[in-house]
Amino acid sequence: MPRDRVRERITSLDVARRAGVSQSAVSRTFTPDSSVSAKTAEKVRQAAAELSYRPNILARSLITGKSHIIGVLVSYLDNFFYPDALEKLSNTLQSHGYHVLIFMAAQSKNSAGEVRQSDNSDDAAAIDKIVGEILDYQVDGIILASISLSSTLAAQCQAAGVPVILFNRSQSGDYISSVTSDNFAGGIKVGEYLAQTGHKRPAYIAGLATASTQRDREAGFMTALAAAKLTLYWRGEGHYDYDAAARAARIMAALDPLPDAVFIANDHMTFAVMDVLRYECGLSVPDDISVIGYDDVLVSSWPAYNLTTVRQPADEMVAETVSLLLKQIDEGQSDVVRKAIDGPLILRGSCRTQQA
Amino acid sequence: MPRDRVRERITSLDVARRAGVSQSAVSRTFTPDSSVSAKTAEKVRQAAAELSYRPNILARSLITGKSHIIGVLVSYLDNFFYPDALEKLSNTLQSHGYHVLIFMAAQSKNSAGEVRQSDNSDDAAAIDKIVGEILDYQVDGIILASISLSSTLAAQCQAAGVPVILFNRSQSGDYISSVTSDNFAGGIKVGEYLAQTGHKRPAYIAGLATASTQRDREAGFMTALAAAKLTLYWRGEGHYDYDAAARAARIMAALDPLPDAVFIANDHMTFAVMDVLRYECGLSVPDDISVIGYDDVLVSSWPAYNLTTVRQPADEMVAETVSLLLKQIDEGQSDVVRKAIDGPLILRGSCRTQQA
DNA sequence: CTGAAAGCGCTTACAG
DNA sequence: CTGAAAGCGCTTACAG
Repeated sequence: MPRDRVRERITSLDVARRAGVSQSAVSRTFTPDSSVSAKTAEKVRQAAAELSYRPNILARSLITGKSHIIGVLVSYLDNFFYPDALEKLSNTLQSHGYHVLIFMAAQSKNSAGEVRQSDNSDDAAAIDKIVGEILDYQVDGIILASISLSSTLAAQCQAAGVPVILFNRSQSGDYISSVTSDNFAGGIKVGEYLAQTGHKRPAYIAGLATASTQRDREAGFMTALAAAKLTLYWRGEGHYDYDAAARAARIMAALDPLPDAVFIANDHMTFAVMDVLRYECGLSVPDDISVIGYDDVLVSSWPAYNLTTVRQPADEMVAETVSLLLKQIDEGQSDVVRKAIDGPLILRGSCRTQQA
Repeated sequence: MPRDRVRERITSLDVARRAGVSQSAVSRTFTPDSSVSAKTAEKVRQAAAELSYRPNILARSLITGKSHIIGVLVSYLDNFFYPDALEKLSNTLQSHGYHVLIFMAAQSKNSAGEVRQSDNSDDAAAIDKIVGEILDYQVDGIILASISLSSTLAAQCQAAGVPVILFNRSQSGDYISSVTSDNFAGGIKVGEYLAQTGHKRPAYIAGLATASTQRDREAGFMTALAAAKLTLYWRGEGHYDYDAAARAARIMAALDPLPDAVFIANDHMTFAVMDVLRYECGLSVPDDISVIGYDDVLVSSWPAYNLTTVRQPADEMVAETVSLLLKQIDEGQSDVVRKAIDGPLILRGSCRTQQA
């Protein structure tokens, strides 16, 4: 028996008594496509309004087996791509009658302020713990933004029959569907463009080593450089972190000669690199060095950065993620899908457009 | 009876049978502070692990009357203050055993791309609808970030016994608790500082007219100017929107003489203003005009903007919001609290620090 | 400490 | 169309 509660809940039985009908009739009134006469429904609605009654969704979920809750696990909210994606994900899901239970995967930094690898066993354990909590809420599906999942847990979700979609990260080993941009193709575009525009000493600043986005973007870039008979002049690591990218930029800026172009694995790091180049080193972008990023977040289009970058088509990625997830929810477990959506290279002012 | 479901749920009864104990014993094993012998608990845990059993939180909530879900309604995620606040809110709540069900209040723009006033009746209706949905999930509490609430709905939450906290917005008419920064004091600090540093022609670019943050910041600013015997040289409106602020900046830049300082109601608009001033008008900040913002979001500290701004202490605001909310949840309805937390003026490079 | 039983607020066959 | 009844997966007095 419940312990004393401060508030009295108004239940369908209260409404039924007031309307002079059965409790079933109340339930039917609030269940679409149920058979109730207009007259009964009207009486019920009237009584419900008088009592400010609202059906208890949790109780309903217990019976229907559907909570209409989607668990979304995100991190890296300081990378503007994610708040934007989250907003779109949430809006799209809402328009389909689902709601988002949000979980933050705090990215851990060590005492030096350095981001740790995300496949670190502590982090993996933390993520598994969080996904466990998500599962406890009887979510109908899970979206993992920029997070990997241990195969143990993936199997557990599978077993529980809860569809999981990886957003902006893919995993080759396990059988989980994913939606990303075509990072390899994006990397190619950058490499080709740099070659076309006559750059000779291309550099690269990498993101988190364990991220598929990082690996694919770099692989595409290197492939295009090779095709153009260019060799990578320098490589640094920024771990998708502003401060780490700034440190890499300082090392790069001390090179003599300077690279004539640098491709940075995402826009968030690119802002750090441009800030260091311009305001610490007094260099001009793109006159002294061309800069290209990846994501095309809102800030990249602002005049302060005016960044040439590969666009990740967030709208399409979100639409695809939601439609895939809802399909898996409706049809039960289906095939593993790995969707990579192509995004254009957006030409702005941070990259020289002609032979020097 | 439930219709056929794809997945078979494993229930406490399944575990009980496997462990050879009663269903109650299983429940007790997963309920902290319940009386189970170590031996029984061990048997149960063993069986539970073998079956990958996890208690159904929804069913538990139905009995305990507590869902441990907090509904959070946010908008303006393009203003970086909000993703940051959301992350902190979610993390803090998670650490207290609560989880966040998120709702996005899409801000509406008209065909000209102009933000509409948020007290517009359509928007108000939309927000009431969303809060209704939040209530349906039997949330234990609601946090409204940068959103107002109709008094009807406020009353309804009150009646349902669901505590509501306004985050970064306050409402004088209704009886809802709120946590904000001390926007009036912040406005004063800006006005005083501008006076101290010898500025003579201060301008102001306002945020959304209906927002309490806008009103309080402007009121504080005007109070300080008056005390310093300064009059406002020019006033524009940016509605807390990047594009609208850019339009205001263009008008301001055409003034002759130019204002020698401009206080802008938040950092998000300030980026637009600085971009227009520097890259469209070829003006220097702060040599031609001093600029001060409000919020101190992460980007403001980046060298590209290096913004002098009033810090909204997000950590303290979040901590206060959560502690207030949890207190109201635990103790039932309590007094209306309006907390305004003081934040410092952060001196950086966008405002001239000496007499011209 | 333990089990049998009542009950949380709903949905949904079932029979009329 | 409508009501009585069973049951979703749990928690919690109650009695031993």
